[in-house]
Amino acid sequence: MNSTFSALSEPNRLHIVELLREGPLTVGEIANRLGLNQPQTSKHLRVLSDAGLVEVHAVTNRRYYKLRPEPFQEMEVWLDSYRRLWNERFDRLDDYLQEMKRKEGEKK
Amino acid sequence: MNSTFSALSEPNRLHIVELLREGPLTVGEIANRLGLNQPQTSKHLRVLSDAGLVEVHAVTNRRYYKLRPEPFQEMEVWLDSYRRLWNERFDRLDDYLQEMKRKEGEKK
DNA sequence: TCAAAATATTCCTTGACAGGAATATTCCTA
DNA sequence: TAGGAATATTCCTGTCAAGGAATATTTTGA
Repeated sequence: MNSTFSALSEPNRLHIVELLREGPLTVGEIANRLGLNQPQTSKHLRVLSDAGLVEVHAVTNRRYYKLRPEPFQEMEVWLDSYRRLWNERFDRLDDYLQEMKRKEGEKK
Repeated sequence: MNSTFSALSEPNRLHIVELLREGPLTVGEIANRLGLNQPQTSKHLRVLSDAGLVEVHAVTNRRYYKLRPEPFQEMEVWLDSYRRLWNERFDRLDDYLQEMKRKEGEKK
């Protein structure tokens, strides 16, 4: 959780993550789209990778980076504990959703 | 969004935020519970306050800090755009939840 | 009014981290 | 197989932020 926030606290890394919502991208593509230099892009991707936010899939010369769902799921769970701070009205519905998710998890 | 992640990237600040889930607390109480010195606690609270994560309510000598819901709501919205990364099964239910939230927002 | 409690702020030092530039590495292709 | 993409790594430097210690500020209560 902490490593997730650390990784996302850097503006360019946050941009990378938001860009990767569209789907897997190459280092060069990321660098181009965001106006970053290649080395810094690789370095940021390294940090994101260490934090488990992205994973690589190498095809020939290129390396495709894409988002890993786990950290986002963790954030979701983490956020759940703050939900009662606001909007009490949806607690029951949220509970239902959480229950569904829990059952889903058990099946695996 | 960025300022939220920055504020939460510091371990002690994350602890403070998690502690404040229980409810408003005094600087001294926070410092005690987390084993922090008072000055650093005040400094961390300052950062959290600048990021809009907490707000103060002064009563006589004490200052009670408590969480503000807005940043967490923003994170929720932000996370929504990543939800299709996993668990497609819940998209429809999530959509329903989002629709409810949207309608709720309109009423104000 | 004065001492003490609660909190905030300042100054200093140190460590971490991001960017730039250069270089290494890997793998393809002509 | 040599050259060139595409990517990763290293080294260096400057900046910034966190902790420690001391001090300032505010407010209470005797």
